[in-house]
Amino acid sequence: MVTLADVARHAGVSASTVSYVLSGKRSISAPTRERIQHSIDALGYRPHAGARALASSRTDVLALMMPLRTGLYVPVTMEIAMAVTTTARSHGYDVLLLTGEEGSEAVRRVEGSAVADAMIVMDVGLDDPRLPCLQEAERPSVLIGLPAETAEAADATGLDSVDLDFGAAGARCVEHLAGLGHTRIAVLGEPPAVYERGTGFAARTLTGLRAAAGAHGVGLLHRPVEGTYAAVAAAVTRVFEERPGTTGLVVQNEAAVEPLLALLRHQGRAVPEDVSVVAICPDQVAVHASVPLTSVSVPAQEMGRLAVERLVARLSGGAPRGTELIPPRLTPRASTGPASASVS
Amino acid sequence: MVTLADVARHAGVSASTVSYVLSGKRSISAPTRERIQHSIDALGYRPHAGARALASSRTDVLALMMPLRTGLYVPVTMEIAMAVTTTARSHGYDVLLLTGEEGSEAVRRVEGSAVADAMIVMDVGLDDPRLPCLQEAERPSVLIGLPAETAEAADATGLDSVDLDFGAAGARCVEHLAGLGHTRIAVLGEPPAVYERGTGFAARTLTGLRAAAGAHGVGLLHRPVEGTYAAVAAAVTRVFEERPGTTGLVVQNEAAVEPLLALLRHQGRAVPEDVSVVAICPDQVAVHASVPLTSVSVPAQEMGRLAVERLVARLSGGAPRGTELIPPRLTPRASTGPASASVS
DNA sequence: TTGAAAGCGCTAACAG
DNA sequence: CTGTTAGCGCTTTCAA
Repeated sequence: MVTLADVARHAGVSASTVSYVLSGKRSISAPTRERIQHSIDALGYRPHAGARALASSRTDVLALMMPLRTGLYVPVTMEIAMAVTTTARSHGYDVLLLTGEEGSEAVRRVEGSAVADAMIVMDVGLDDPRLPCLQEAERPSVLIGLPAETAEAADATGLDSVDLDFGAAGARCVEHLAGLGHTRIAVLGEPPAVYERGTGFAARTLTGLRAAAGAHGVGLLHRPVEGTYAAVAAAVTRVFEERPGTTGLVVQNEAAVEPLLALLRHQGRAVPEDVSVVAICPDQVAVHASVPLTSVSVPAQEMGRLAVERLVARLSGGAPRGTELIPPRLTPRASTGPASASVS
Repeated sequence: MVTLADVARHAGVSASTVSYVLSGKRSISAPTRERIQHSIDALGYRPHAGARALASSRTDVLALMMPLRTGLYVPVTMEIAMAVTTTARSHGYDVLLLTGEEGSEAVRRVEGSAVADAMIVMDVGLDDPRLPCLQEAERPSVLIGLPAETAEAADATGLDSVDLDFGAAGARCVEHLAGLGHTRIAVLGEPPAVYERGTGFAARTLTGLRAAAGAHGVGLLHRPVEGTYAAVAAAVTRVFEERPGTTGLVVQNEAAVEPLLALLRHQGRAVPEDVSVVAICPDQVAVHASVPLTSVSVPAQEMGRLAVERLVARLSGGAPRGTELIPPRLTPRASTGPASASVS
C-alpha cells in the first residue's frame, strides 16, 4: 500500500507538505506542488480513509436513514437516495445507507462510533423516537419531511428539515380544478396506514385541500386507499354513488394511478371529458400514465439535493437552519379540462 | 468522547485487555470481563470506527454499487438494497452506497482508500469496465447478475456472482403454457435499451424461452417494449395481427404489466379464458396486479441476502467461490388456464 | 490471564 | 514557504 510517507520520500519533501498539498490548507510553491502531484500520480497514492478520519475527526461520509415501512412509494424513496448520493459525491462525501429498522440505535451508533459526519433522515413520524436523539446529537442532521404538522412547529423542534410544501400542493390542485369550474371533488389518498402513523405529509396535504375547498366553495370527499385495483375500484365506485355530481379527482397515491385510470376507462368515464384527474406524484409517473396527468410533482431529486447541500453548508461552518418548504409546481397535462364539458 | 483508555482506567485494567474483551480474541477471566463490561456500559463507550480501521485494516463496511440506468425496474433494485443492508447489519457490517455513475473509478477508490472491506456490484454489463478492476482488486466482490452469457463463462471470469437462473425461468414459463396446451406464445420483453447494453439477464431469459419453445414445439414471438401504455398497446396489437392464434403471453417487464392487463380488458380479451399471461416479476407485482398473475418470481431479497453472505464468508476465510444461480419458482395464479378454453 | 509498547497513516500545531 | 513532531484511538505482537 502506498502511504503519504512514500509520496513524501519520492518527492523529496516532508510528510506534512504532502498533506498540505492534498488539503490545500496552506500555500505551497508551484514547483514543489507539481513535484508532489507528480509523485502522487506516479505511485497511485490514495489517502487512507480510516487514518484520515482518526487524525482529523472527519469521515467525509453522510449517513442516510431510509424508511422501510408499509405504504411507502418506492421509486420516490429511491430517487431521493440517488440524488443524495450523487450530490454528496459531488461535494466529496460518501453515503452510508442505514435502514429505518435500527431506529434511534442507529443514530447513537453514527454519533458514538464516528461513522459519519452528519445524517439525513427520511420518513420521520411526528412522534419519531429518533427525534430526541437527533436533537441531542453533536453532529448535524437534516430531515426529509417535517417533524410536525406545520412549518412553525417544525422549526420549533430545532431540527433542520426539507420537504415539499404539501399543504400548498393540495391547495394548488383544488384551485386548478375549481378554476376549471369543478364544484365536487374527491380525493384518493394514501393507504390508511400512512395517515395513522402520523407521517405529516399526507395530513398536511389534506389540510391544504380542505382549506382551498372551503375558500373556493367546492365540496370535497376524502378516501384513503390501498394501491390495488380492487381497493381503488371499490373506493371510486362508492364515491360516484354517494356524490353523483363529482367531476374532479385528486390522487395522492402513486400506486393507485394506473388502477384508477383503468377503472375509469372500464366504467366508460372519459378523462378529462367526464372526469378531470390531478395527481400529486413524481413527474415520471404523471408523464408515463396511460393518460398523461396534470400533476403537482413530488420533487424527489430536489429534496435529496437540498438536504445534502444544507448538511454540507453546516459542516463547513455556514449554518442555514430551520425548515425549508419547496413550493409546489403544477403542470397541466391531458387529464384535466373544463367542468362544463361533463355537463354536455 | 469516551475512549478505550477511559474504559481501561475506569475498570483498572490495561487498554489491551479492554480491546480483547471487545474482540474476544483471547480469553479473559470472568470477573475482569464483567468489570470491563460494566465500565463500558457505565461510560457509554463506543469504539471509534476510524481508529479501528486504521489499526486493524478492517472497516466493517461493504460497498454497494447501484446502477442508475435506463430501463431498470426500481422496486427490485430497492428491495435488493434493503436486503443487503439488513443482512449486512446482522453480520455487523454497514453499507456504503455508490452510484453506478462513478464506474470503475469507484472501485479504485474503495480499494485504494480502504473505504470498505468488500463490494457488491449490481447490474453488471457483459463488457462492463468495472470487471477488470474487480478482478485485479485485493478485496473480494460479488456481482448481482452474471458477467457473461452463461454460468460457465461467468465462472471463467474468476468473479463471484449471484443471480436468478433466468434461462431456467424462461423455460419454466414456456413449459407451463405448453403444459396447458398453448402452442403460440408471445414474449413482451424489457425495453430495447436493456438488450442493447448487454445486461445478461434479458438475453439469458430469451435463450431459455427459445430452447423450451423448440423442445415443446411451440411458436415464439419476442417483442421488446417500453413500459408505457402506448408502447404496450402497439406491440400487443401487432402481435395479434401477425399471429392470430396467439393464446399465451410471457411478460418480462414489470412496468408493462398493468398497461398490458388494461389493454387486454379494453380489447375484450379475457384473462385467462382468451389469453393466458405469465410474468417474470417480483411476487408483489404479480399478486397486486388487477388480475393476479401466474409468475416466476424475481427473488430480490434472496439475491441481496446471498450476496452479503458470500462476501461475509469470504471475509472470514471460508471461501465459497463462483457462480450461484437461484432456481426459478413458478407460482400459478389466476392469469393462466388451458388453451382449449380459448378455442371454444 | 494480563500488561507494556510499538505502530497503523494522517493531520495540525509549533518552529523555523 | 517548508520541516519536525506529537498525537488521533485502537490492535497486536512480545513479555511477564
